[in-house]
Amino acid sequence: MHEHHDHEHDHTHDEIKEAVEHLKSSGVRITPQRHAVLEYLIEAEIHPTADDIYKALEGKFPNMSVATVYNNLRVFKDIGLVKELTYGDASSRFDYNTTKHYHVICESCGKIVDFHYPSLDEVEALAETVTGFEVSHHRMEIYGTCPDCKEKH
Amino acid sequence: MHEHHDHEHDHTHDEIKEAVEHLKSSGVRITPQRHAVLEYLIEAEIHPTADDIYKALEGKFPNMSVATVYNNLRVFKDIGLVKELTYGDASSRFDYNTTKHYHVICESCGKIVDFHYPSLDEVEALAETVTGFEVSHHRMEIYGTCPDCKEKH
DNA sequence: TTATTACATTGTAATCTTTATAATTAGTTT
DNA sequence: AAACTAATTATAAAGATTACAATGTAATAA
Repeated sequence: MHEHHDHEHDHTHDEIKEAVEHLKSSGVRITPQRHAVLEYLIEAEIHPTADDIYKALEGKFPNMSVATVYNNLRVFKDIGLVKELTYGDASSRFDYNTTKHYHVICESCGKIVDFHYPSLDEVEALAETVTGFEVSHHRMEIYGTCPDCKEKH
Repeated sequence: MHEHHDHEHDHTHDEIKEAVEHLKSSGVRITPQRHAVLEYLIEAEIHPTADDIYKALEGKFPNMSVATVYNNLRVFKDIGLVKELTYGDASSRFDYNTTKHYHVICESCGKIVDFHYPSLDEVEALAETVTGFEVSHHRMEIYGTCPDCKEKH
């Protein structure tokens, strides 16, 4: 268990370094707050909302403003480091962009699970020819009930 | 042109009748406002926001409240007559549920174009086995630049 | 090193969308 | 028509996000 945890930690450590390089090469200044938001996004198991991030970091940065969280999330989004996931009424969730993956979302408890699937190039290609659009990307999510909620039924 | 227009009109007229039947059989009362919202949804070429609908109908119903629009959209959604499409910061858009289709969205002007494609059952099935979720549905959208915006580039 | 400049952060107010609530009105049923 | 139920209205409230002005901090040039 201990080894596993260390391994995990090393993994995210590398990802953070990589992300910081990405910021640097994009000419984005690396501030303590910015670094903390990024670190939280990478280490978090959940797909946090802006408020989740704000709450998680207010211990370390008692004076940090929500605006800072939003500003930095926008910066990260602009350079393609994170993705914003939007769902109707509730707040947006932010997802650190590692490998390509889709999401399966529990309609009962809101849990979001990653799910790998070869990208839907075919659909994009067809859309391009049929609509005349120049396609840049797509969004796909699957909704259902997670195992935990199924049990509680 | 005239004939074509008439034909279109007949078509939506049938759809409205059908939708009204659906409401009746669901035990939903048909009020003038409700009917107007439904009619607008079916006839509108665009995928309107709640505010679009409100603005479009305030001539006919000077005293109608935004709440009425939202209330009725919720009713329509609950009985499966319309779908809500949510995009990040902006307001939700509402789509009258005819046949199954996906959307292609212009990132430059926001235009939404319908696009038919066989439903992605395969992806749902894989997700089910891999995640243990009981899948109910999915959401898929394609983003890009529409022909008009490409020209203006 | 210091001055200058550019960018980030903070705190707060404002905006925007959506929902909640209570009072009124309209439709249904008996 | 009376009683009951549901829908509408008007308004207030909530919640998420952004705008803005002031302040702070890092990078660059002198």
